[in-house]
Amino acid sequence: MDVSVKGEYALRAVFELSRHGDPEPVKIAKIAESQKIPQKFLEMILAQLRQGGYLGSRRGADGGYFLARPPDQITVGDILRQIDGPFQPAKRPFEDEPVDSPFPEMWDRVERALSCVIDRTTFADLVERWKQKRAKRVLNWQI
Amino acid sequence: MDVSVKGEYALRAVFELSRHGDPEPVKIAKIAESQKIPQKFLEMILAQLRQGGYLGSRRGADGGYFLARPPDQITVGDILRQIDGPFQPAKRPFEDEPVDSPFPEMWDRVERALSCVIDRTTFADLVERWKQKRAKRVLNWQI
DNA sequence: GCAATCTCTAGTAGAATAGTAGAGATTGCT
DNA sequence: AGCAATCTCTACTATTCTACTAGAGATTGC
Repeated sequence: MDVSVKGEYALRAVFELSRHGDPEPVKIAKIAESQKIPQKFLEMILAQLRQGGYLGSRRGADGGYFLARPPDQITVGDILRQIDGPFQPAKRPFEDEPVDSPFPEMWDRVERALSCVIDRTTFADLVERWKQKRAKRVLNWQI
Repeated sequence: MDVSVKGEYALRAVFELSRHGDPEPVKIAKIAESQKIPQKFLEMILAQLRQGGYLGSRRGADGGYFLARPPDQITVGDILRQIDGPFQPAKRPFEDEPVDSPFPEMWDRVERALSCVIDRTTFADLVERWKQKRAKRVLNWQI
């Protein structure tokens, strides 16, 4: 019941691009450095996110990756599903599961509860919260 | 973001014992058969649940496993954590994570959402729902 | 042309998963 | 006491997954 490192890297990469704001491509090397992600591994992840239509890219000098849609239209769930595949807490229905089993219904509730968080949290939300936290910290620091 | 087969087997085994009701020990072989779980694998799982204090056992002829507490005092979360370990969606805090990162807070929300389901669903609840479903089916079948 | 970048295919060490095998310890029954 | 039925404990294993790494190729900007 945990997220792969790959999934976390993907979230942090998309967060980095969302935070960046303007449509200038950001180089893989820069994302890798600022989010502490092994570069070659990140390359695969970003390619996968591009396949999913979440990112765009440009090659050559001044190339890099950028968001393919505004950050308020990309959710955490989108990214996690693209990277780690759909998460059904339990394969539904379990092979040979008796018809009266109470489990499928429970897994549905789990999935809905999860969805309430990850499919409603956009990267615009995350950037917003990051800005708030930072503002607060700077304020405290100045006092 | 999914549950291991082992975790599912554990849930089904505890459900089987809860459904059984009376305090008579149930044999591993019987649980394995009625829930379609490889017996030797189930042995390890049941031993682990006993370690956690959820089950008791008796050896010898007429031996078997039984619940160590009433089914309304064992939750799905208890069992999953005992078998698969604590599920932190992401290791918290991520190594070298910047202080302003918005992710730890989000993972907390995920964990709470999950907890609302799995830590509030007891095996008494599951048995109850199973009985209701069965009653309904039998009713339809008689009409 | 050439340097900087993304892109694509392969490979890989180590851990986890989902088991299996078999001998040993208890208990109930006769 | 002896025996059969059961749980218990240790060890082993095949397969898959995870988290990478390596290196050659394709684009682009200058």
